[in-house]
Amino acid sequence: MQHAIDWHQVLLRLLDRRPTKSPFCFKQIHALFLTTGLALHSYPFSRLLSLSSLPHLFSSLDGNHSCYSYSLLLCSPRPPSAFLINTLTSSLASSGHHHLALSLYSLLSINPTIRNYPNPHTYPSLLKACSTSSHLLPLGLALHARLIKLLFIPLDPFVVTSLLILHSRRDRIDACRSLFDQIPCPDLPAWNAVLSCYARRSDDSFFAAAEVLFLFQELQLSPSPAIPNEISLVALVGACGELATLSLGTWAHAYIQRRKSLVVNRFVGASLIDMYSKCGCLNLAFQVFDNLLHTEKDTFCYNAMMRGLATHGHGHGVLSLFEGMRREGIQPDDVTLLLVMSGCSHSGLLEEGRRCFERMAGEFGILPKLEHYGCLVDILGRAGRLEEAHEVLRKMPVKPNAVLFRSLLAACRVYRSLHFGETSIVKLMQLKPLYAGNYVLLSNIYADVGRWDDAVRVRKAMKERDIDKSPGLSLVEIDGTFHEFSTGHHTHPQAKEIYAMLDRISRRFHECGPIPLK
DNA sequence: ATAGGGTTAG
Repeated sequence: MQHAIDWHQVLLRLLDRRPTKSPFCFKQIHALFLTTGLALHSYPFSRLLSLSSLPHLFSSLDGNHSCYSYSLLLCSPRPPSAFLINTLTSSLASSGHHHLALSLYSLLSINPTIRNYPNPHTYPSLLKACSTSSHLLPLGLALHARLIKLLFIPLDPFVVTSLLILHSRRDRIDACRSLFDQIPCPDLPAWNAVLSCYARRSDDSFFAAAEVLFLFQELQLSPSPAIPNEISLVALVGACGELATLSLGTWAHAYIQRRKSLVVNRFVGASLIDMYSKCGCLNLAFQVFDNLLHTEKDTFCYNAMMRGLATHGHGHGVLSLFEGMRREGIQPDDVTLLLVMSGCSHSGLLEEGRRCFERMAGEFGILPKLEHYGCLVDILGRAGRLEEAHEVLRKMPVKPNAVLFRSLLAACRVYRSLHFGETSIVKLMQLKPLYAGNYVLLSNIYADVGRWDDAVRVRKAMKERDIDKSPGLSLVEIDGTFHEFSTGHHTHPQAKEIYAMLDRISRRFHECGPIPLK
């Protein structure tokens, strides 16, 4: 007996250290588990299982991995308990083996001899696996149906939260909300899930952003001990950016700074940079960027800052930040290169933009996507290289979309030459025959080059097809006051109500006075 | 006793 207890401790220690080295060590320890009988003990065995899917131990490319991971459980000396199955499921799911986790479930959930399986602990990791890859979403719905059938009701907060995430990936915001509303006393992860769900722009970003502000206030007023953390703040700051409300954005920033427990990590940093850029305060965005901890400045943060610079037309700023990024050894991604190119495009940096495109595949190992080709067409077109732009459109390996044709045509208009644009007109009208912008662009082009008959013809066609162009406004006046909220939202069917709500919320945010130091 | 949910643009 003394002997067995020694093994117990020795092996658990081993498990803490050795298996991180190689699959061979891990298998040796598994063998020892079997020979010493330790595999009969639930706790040590669960430690073995939860380590069994570590990516650096067994890569997903290793064809034997699934067999091995399964054999640990299914060939163990005893039939597996619900606890052990759940351990392996979460281990598989959290290391990206989504299909394996799900097939383990489908293999065992129909087996009536396993007591208490499946149970509520089974579902969160499975639902999470379904939420992360779009082709598994239908399976997630099937799991939801199964949960209802099994009547684990009321569903516990873990299950509800993971269901909420699942439905948010399907843009079913109403489903998310009704799930959230059924949690009697939501904890922080539940609050964060619903906040992020609204913050992740769906089809109705204006309303959703207003809802984030509303929910954040509910969270602050809620009797539950949920204290907002970085994740909550990412949602809040994102919503302020979406609405371009600087006053609320700075309120959120002040909240972060005064709460000692909150740190500006890369998530919060990127959201602040984005928010300040969208509010037109590039200097404040830069301040946040500069104050970010060295270790937190990743590709995403650089991209956020570069996006701010690019949209404000600072092409040279984008380029120098890109150089800084390379100096720091931060790997650019496809978005980075797109931002560099779009910065060049808006600042007329023809050569720099073209060079960036040419270096993409070779130097950075990133294949140009449709957007990169679009940017290249834009760069060439703005520089008056209509023939070259046309060549890119003709020869590109990806099928060009309407945006690319419009981009070339816009350049044709600026340079008053339709020579390389005629084929684009045909393509564009085939692709988007109902888009008002196309007709306006076309008739303007014809007018600019003096082809008045064609201009009239286009306008007539637009009228005949009953295509209407909604006017663009930038300042919104409601009941005699101008609102600072971002453009475009006033066309929202509930604009008036939402603005009124935002006003109320905004006032309440500021009425709470100085944010308590905690 | 040991198993489960929350954060990155256009």
